Amino acid sequence: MELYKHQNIKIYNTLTGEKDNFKPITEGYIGMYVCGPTVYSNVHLGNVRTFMSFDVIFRYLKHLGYKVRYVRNITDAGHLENDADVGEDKITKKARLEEIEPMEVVQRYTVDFHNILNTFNFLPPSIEPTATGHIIEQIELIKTIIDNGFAYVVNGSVYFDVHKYNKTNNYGILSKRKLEDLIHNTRELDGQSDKKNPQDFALWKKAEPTHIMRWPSPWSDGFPGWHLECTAMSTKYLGDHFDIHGGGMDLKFPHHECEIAQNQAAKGKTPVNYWMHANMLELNGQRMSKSTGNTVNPDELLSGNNAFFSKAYTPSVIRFFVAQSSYRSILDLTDDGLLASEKGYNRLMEGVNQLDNLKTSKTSSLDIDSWKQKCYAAMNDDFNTPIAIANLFEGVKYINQIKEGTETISDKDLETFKTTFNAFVFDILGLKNDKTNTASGTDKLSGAVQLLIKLRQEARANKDFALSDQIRDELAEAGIQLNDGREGTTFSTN
RNA sequence: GGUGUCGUGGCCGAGUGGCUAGGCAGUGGUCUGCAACACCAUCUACAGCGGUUCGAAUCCGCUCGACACCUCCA
Repeated sequence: MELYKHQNIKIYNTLTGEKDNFKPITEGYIGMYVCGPTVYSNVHLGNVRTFMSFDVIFRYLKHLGYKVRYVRNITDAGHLENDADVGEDKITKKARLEEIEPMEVVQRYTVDFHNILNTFNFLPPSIEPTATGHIIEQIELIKTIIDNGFAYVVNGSVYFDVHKYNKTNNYGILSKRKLEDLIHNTRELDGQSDKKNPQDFALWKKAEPTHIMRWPSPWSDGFPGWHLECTAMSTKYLGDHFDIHGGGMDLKFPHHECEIAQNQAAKGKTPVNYWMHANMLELNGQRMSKSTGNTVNPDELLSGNNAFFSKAYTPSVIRFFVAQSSYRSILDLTDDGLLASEKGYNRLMEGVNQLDNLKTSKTSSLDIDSWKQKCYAAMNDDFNTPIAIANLFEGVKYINQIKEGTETISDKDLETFKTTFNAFVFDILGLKNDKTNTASGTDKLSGAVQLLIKLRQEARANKDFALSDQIRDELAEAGIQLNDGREGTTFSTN
């Protein structure tokens, strides 16, 4: 199935500031890199939103039949805390605090990260490289940049010469910044004396004696700079020039700007055709921040054990909530928003559950083909999941109309309808059906509940409403919802 | 201070120079012993001011407001 041959995808490209027509470098193949998490603490919810956006993009491109190599790294070498904090990176700092080995911290939070993503039904990336596993590649890259004259060595550390680079290249091409502006607005920080200019950034840092994570290099025992790892890992697995690079909006500058500079300096070419940036997640209208307490962990959101939300929300409801806004918009996480999404999600799943029960007719009164086209058109327009979902709700309307007999559908169209509907809900949006309809189940629970339903029916027939309501209410308390319909009573859990 | 983004109905949240976003809530109905669930129908918009245009919420300018990045952060 090579659906992609019939689809014209447009991607909002930060580099051009426009929705560009998407054309892979090699037809049928896509290389995509997304900056992954730093595993020095529990994964941040905003992180989850960004990766969720790219998960849907990955899923859609795969659905279209592209062979996608999706690389998402794990930053385990640690980022520099800041320039004033020479030699101390986040991972070692945490490790010393807890008196454990740095790689133990890395391991713990990597496992946490994977657990959370599994809970949210993420597809694993094709390759998930770690920074510590690519020290050699990073050292080689630095050598090349030095040889090409764009980096200099001072006291065992190596810095990228931004000013020299900007003479023959455009530093700021992605973030639309001008070096002159940066010069006038860069704050003076302590401990920068090694740099020729404050705008220069570290490619290699010499480790202070207290710094546990260190590797030998031609310049010093030390560790790689934080922009370098992504250049090393992306180009290793995707080539010097690949299709899509994604990440959070806050990585646009300096991180991604520096990646472009490093690649130009080392390989003489721009690394990426399409730069994509997912926007921030806010909590109750304000940015999430640990220092102000305005923050909630993914597991706290899922368990309901937090101060911000009235109840626990399932992974699929949260996924649905995220997909209801554009990945390029700031998304505000609120209890009202999640409650609304939960109901909307339930309505969608109600539709899904009815899909298999639809009766067909000789002809269709509905135009299923054009509905299908609209679903794809939405995703082709810069992965517009809100519009795709709006179309799915139109599909739910169709389902109910067919069920009511006010519209008809042919065998062939129903097949198309079901295939498309399920593909978008499950394969592309990555939702799971939490609202299982066990009305026709044959398990033990179902048998017991069927008996209670039967007893309740008898009570109702005898107008013993006290008993019938007791059965209904106590089952509800046990998490079993009875649904009275024309064709008898069914039940659902959850 | 510099750079950039954005201001849509009760809430969330798409989109667009003229033609329905969608979800939630509300209202009216169908169903029901009552209810819940479900379903159907339906109301409320495009920050303010000025300009371009046959026509702007959509383009331009200004004002006000919000936010992000510039400093670790997805």
